[in-house]
Amino acid sequence: MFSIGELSKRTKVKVPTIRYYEEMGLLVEAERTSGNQRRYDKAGLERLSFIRHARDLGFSIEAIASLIELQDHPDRSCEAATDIAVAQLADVRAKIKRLKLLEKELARISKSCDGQGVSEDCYVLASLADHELCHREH
Amino acid sequence: MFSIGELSKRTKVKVPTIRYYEEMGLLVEAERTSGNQRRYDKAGLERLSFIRHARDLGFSIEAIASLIELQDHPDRSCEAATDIAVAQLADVRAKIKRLKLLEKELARISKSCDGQGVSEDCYVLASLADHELCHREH
DNA sequence: TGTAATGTCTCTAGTGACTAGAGATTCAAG
DNA sequence: CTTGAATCTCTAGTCACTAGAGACATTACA
Repeated sequence: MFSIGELSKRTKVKVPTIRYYEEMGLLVEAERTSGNQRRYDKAGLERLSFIRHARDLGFSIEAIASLIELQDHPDRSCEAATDIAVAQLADVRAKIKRLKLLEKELARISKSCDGQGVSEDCYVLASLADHELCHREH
Repeated sequence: MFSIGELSKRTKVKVPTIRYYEEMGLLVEAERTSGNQRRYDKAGLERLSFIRHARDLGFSIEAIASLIELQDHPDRSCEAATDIAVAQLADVRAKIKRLKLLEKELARISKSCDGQGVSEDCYVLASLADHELCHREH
């Protein structure tokens, strides 16, 4: 049995965030000492590691709640869990696509002032002001 | 001179968002009719277009405020504006990098349940529970 | 000119996923 | 037994909006 601070150290999840997860129902309410402090065991540690890993992968709290729900009721869990992961993957791919377009435009905008040829009016500002200067949609 | 709704239509920025930008100081306070409604002209339209374009490119409100500040004081603006754009570009590239790692892992996790070989325990959940199963850091 | 529909006003509160801080209590070490 | 660190609950703040209530203004049409 260890304290919330210890759990925080082991999982690298900040203390207030752990309490927040408990409030959101991702973690079951922890046992308490006589002095009302939370105490955790291996099960608590594992669940929090699961949550942290999923958060690192960009799953929303809601999606994680669904995954935990599935863990607790393992019938059919594999298909449903895969659905959630696939949706997450699609989301990530969409974000990558969009960011790549932005990268292209930002690279173009940034580069134009890069060399010695400092022009009178700022190309960065002009580019932002006038969408027509973009080479692509976004 | 046109109304906030008209401005919204032309810039595709929602009406409450326009008011929010005004409150945040990105837009100067609009002129008002005798009945207290906001009226805009070409200058207002251009500034809002600028803001929208920058937001689309992921610039924060704060960064946009800096850019606008530079617009209003054009001495040295080009260098400073370029700095902001370059920082934004670095940010976008970092995000892309991270998302690509996530994509790789999510793809691996998602695929494992894909075919006919449905295993007893769910690989998605196991992967999330056990970071050791990851092939890379993230 | 009257009236109805639509637009606009301000204000407050909610979103997601935390983070920060106040003030009180509890724990662990010396 | 005392000190200092950790923990407790609670409220409020972050970012960039979005939603809704209730009141007032404008516009279109008869």
